[in-house]
Amino acid sequence: MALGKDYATQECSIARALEVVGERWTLLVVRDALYGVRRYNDFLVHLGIPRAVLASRLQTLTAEGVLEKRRYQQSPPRDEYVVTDRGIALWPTLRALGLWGREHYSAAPLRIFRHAACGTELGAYGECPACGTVVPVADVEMLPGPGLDPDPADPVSRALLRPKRLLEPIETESA
Amino acid sequence: MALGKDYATQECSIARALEVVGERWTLLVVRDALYGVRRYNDFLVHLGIPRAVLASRLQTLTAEGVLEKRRYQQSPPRDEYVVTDRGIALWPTLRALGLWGREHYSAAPLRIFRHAACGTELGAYGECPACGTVVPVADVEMLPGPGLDPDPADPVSRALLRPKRLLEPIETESA
DNA sequence: CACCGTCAGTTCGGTCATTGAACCTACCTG
DNA sequence: CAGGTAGGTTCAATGACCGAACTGACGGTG
Repeated sequence: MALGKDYATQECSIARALEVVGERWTLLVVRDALYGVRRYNDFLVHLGIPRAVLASRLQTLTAEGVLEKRRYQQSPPRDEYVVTDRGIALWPTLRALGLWGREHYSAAPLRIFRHAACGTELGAYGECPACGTVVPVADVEMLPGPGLDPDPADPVSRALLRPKRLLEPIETESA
Repeated sequence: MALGKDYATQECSIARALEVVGERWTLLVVRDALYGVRRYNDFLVHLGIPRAVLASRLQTLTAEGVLEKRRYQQSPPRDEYVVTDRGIALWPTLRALGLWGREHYSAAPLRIFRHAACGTELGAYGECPACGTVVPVADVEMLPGPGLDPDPADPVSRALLRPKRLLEPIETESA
């Protein structure tokens, strides 16, 4: 990972995981990918990340099998980056981290996650308290919470205001 | 967090959390703290982290309320760093991250976590499959898995070979 | 008392990742 | 063919990280 040295001395799955997703911006890229962001430019405007860093992170994540690079049009050549199963498997981590951030540092919830089938809000571990099962990521519905800015500047944030499923590609109003 | 800019443009609890624990080494310090490491020197030898970075991380984590600095002897003045509830609340995140790392990048499990009361191995969300409840961190027993080096160099790693509860202070053989 | 060792840091120069801005290429539109 | 867009690469400056050396407070030993 970043800065010359890896966590070589660490015999630990956590350290191993952090070598892949522990760099600055990386987990936010994965988060956006789960939210349905796929295009270079959408990541760029939504994250406010330097272009070179984004290019580097997308490359690393693709090499690690967390994202998959997919050509969606030939001319001009355009690629999109789609989360793989390995990336989807990071959902519990991101969920736990987000919950921790919300509980300890934020006032109102920013995004709400529900089980699409029954509308129940997800529990702490991504399970549905009503159905008693772990909800697959594709069946999670995301909607804006009370703390979210209702009129953000960039089109990606605006697209994310509409309730939508996780993984489902976002629709910007450019069309 | 690191490198001049925070994730200012991000309206997101995940980004907020990463500003606290997203820097290099930080999550590993918290992991060690949950494992029962408390002393500056023990963190140092176990993590192989530069001294200055460790000092900085401990200071930040203390300021953020994740660790608490506690004087455990007056003369010479010696402080230890103990996880607070806020730090303990990071356990699900670390658990999820470790599980992801193990499943995708590691062969044999390095550490095994069990419910101390009944001996059942923990489920993916830190719950006990047998008892059907979420296990409090203090009731989690940690023991070495088959993938772990049976004869590590530093005394902290050796102390962590013995089965022990999470949060319980480690005993090095210096005494 | 002089000497040595430990613990908990701070200081310091060198290295390397990150940043923001500028540049490049390929293609499409009017 | 001027202008725009998508998807990058290159660059100098910044600043975080690294390892090693230094400090300072104390305790134990002879």
